[in-house]
Amino acid sequence: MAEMLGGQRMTKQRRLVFDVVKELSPTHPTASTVYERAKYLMPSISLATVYNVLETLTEAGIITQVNIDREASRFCPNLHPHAHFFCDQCDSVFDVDLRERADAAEPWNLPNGSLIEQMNVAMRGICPECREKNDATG
Amino acid sequence: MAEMLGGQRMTKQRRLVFDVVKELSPTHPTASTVYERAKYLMPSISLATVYNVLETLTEAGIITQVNIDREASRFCPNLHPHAHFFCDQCDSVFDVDLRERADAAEPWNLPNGSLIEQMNVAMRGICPECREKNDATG
DNA sequence: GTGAATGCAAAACCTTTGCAACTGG
DNA sequence: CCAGTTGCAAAGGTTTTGCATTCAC
Repeated sequence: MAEMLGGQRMTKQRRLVFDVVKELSPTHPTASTVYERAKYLMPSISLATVYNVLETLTEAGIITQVNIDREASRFCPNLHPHAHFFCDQCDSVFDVDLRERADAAEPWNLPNGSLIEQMNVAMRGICPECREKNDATG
Repeated sequence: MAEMLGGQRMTKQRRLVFDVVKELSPTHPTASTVYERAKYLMPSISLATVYNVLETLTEAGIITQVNIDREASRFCPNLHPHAHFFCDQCDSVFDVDLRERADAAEPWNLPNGSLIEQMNVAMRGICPECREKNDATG
């Protein structure tokens, strides 16, 4: 990971925050969730440092910051092009992969000459697990 | 518009905020931009009311709340399915329409059985105008 | 050793809330 | 009339910032 930081210092805190994001990646943790877990492992770490490190890692392209509506940002170490699906019922977040050879911009009628540098796709709805649960109960 | 509010009261403030959002729609105004303009037209209006009304209108489906990263929400009266393009250079926001008969979810490999209720697509990059400017100067 | 990174607390920012006063139907 | 809406001010949650201290290189 050191080399991925592009010359910046490798501190205990940076390694720790990165490890925690990886460990918690299935839940797409927020900064404060990362902080809780990091603090358990390193009681002296501060919330500001967690924010700083998350920003550093995001800028280095090692993790991705995921925003949905105005909720707290979540962080994920999945670097493949992917979208996020938020289940309104169980509040969990899933990665949604781009299909093979698909172009995320294809359905959109972009003005000629625009240069897309980043694309952010988030969906809200009900996940398969919750729908099954609903069918069983309802 | 009264009927679109579904039985709720039509107040001066609601009409005003809606008119301002429509007036400023090319710029995709934030709540505080709407507030500034609304306050100019009705000095007694409060920021909380602007927020309340924007929420009411959003819930009524008359306007859409647009979120990009952690920036302040923007509001737009365009009800067609569309995405947003944010130019990193001139900071403006453009609507991007869905192509005829296109499906925004098509490029994405959604797990079987998910039910999408809402989809949010935002792009960042350089708009055609800025690219032209850059080519001329650079 | 020295500049970069940390920890702390305070501030910034956008947004929501509680409540008394007002008003639209 | 009176429930729904407003205006105000205060609080909320997330994120950023300033600065003295510590640490990686």
